Amino acid sequence: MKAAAWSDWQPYSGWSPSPDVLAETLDGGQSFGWYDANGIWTGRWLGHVAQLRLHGGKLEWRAAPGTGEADLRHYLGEAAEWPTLVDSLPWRSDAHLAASLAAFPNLRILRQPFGETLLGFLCSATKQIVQIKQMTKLLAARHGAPICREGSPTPPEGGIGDAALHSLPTWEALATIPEAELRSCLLGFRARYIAETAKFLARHPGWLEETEHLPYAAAKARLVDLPGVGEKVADCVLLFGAGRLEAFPVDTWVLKSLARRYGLTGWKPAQVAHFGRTHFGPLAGLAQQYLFAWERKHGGR
DNA sequence: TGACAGGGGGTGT
DNA sequence: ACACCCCCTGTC
Repeated sequence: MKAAAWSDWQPYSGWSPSPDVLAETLDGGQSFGWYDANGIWTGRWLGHVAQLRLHGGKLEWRAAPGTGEADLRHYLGEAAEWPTLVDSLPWRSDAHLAASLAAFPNLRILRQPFGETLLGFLCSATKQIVQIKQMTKLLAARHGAPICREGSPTPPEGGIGDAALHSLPTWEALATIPEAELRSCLLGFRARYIAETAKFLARHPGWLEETEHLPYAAAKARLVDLPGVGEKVADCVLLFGAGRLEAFPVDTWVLKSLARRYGLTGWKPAQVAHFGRTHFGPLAGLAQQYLFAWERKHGGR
């Protein structure tokens, strides 16, 4: 049988991130499925695998058989008109926001698969990106389905090994895995959350898809009923996995950012969330991503 | 090269 | 406020 081939490198029109912004978008905490090898980023979602690189300053892509440009564009948040959205943020009256927008031009919010986003952020409690990537990589390698479409999905170069060869396990599959086996994927106390969430989802077919399409408030209310899902995780899932730009996740970075740059020292997460929604408006989640990127880059300074 | 703290992008009680 | 788990990182 003749093996289907990867597509050739092709220009990706409509997005011109710098290397920093590309890295911040793919590997800055929105997603845990992208790996950089010598400037070639390989990512997987559902049964898809694609690569991105900056070549002569231009973004290029190629993909495994079974992954088309439309799949990639959807994943990268193609639908929205980013410049217009970003311009509508209150940067004219907010110097720190203006500086953050200028520091990360063309930063994007991804549009990841809803269920996979939930899984990733159930792993995220008190963990850093590198650790979350380890967990999800192990889950994929041990419990995911091979991504093989009548040919080798192995990228010609810059591969990521098993992480690219296996998709994340579906929630259906996760429901059949004993908690102890999940624990052995470095999940720690998060294993129980994932096991119980998986069982709940197995008892409620269609729950995830319905939740994804509910209005923001109703969707969030449903998500926080899942074990291991609080306000922060729910907002991350809705922002990065459902395109809800009004979701405003408050994690420790955003807490620090708003304390330092907006004088909200000592405020609790719920108070900061209220401030964020009021101050940044209906696209607060988009603003959050810029503040988050700024804070990650500048740390305590 | 290896051991040893310290702390971690949160949730639940 | 503190436990939950245990891996990563920096440091010696």
